[in-house]
Amino acid sequence: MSTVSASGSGPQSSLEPLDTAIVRELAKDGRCSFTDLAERVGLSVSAVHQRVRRLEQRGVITRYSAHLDAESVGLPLTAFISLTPIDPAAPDDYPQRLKGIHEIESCYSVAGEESYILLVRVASPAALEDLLRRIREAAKVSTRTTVVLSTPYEGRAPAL
Amino acid sequence: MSTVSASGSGPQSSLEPLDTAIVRELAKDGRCSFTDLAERVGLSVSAVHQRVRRLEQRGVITRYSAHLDAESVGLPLTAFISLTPIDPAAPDDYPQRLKGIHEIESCYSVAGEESYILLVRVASPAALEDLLRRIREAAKVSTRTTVVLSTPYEGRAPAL
DNA sequence: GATGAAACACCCAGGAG
DNA sequence: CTCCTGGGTGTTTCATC
Repeated sequence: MSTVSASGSGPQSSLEPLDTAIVRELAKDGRCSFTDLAERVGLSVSAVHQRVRRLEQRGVITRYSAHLDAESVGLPLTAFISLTPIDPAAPDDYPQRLKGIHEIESCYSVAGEESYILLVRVASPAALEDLLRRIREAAKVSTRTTVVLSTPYEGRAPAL
Repeated sequence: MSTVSASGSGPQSSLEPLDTAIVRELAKDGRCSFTDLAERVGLSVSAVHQRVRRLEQRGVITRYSAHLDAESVGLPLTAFISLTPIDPAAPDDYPQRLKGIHEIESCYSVAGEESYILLVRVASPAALEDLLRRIREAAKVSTRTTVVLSTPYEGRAPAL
């Protein structure tokens, strides 16, 4: 069966069913033990362990993290900031220029009127104002800010 | 000093320095052992263990997850979908109506022209088309879609 | 918050299908 | 090549101080 696949060249768009199951469980519960994981996917502990390490090495699993309640950690204000370059001839190294600004949680290059969308978290409106100033200064962009009023859900695990 | 705080009523906006350190480490490495964690924050293993459990119970840590490479798991197309209600008199239960659509990773209620911003992941343009149809049908909204071309970074840990 | 001890999980071998 | 078996090592978790 299946002499195909498994030659490690380039990102394949599909995963083995067993790997899919593993990845789905770890996306839902990133801290579950290998013992639990083995039971859930119906494999031995070491087989699961082996597969998880392979998934990490292949870059399928990029990292693990705790999800924090933004309010509890003192960052109650979330916003999307859309970026439009001021000088259209400038080199497109905005992510690099903004990388050091730690309030930026995510940076997406997008198709549309604007070039980038940033997801940011700050402590207060004043902190947002200061952040916008630093972003404009660092990247020479104009910004459009959309304040998040509430977050019904966020970072849900994909279906797979 | 600080005889303040610690009475468990409502979300306090600030955390003890030790809890902040714990939470910062777990945000960066959600799967690190309690032993490692204890060393990094300069506490005994059981003290750390106790604090982590408290942080989980208080809802400061909401969950743990593995971050997946979207392409590797067969969801190479990411997009933002902005929602505008068609009937302004309809009850605002959009998150509820959309909750069952698993392609929606995050749902934000926002201030601005549109009411909600969704972050979605799908396998293909055809899947996106189908998803948009299902969103419009389920929530009675008009949609505006911004396709993500690339993701320089995503889900970075906050500075704290 | 620290210590110590028992239960448990991890993870390296090596071997079987 | 992938999966399972074993066992030493390290981790979790609970009682106690």
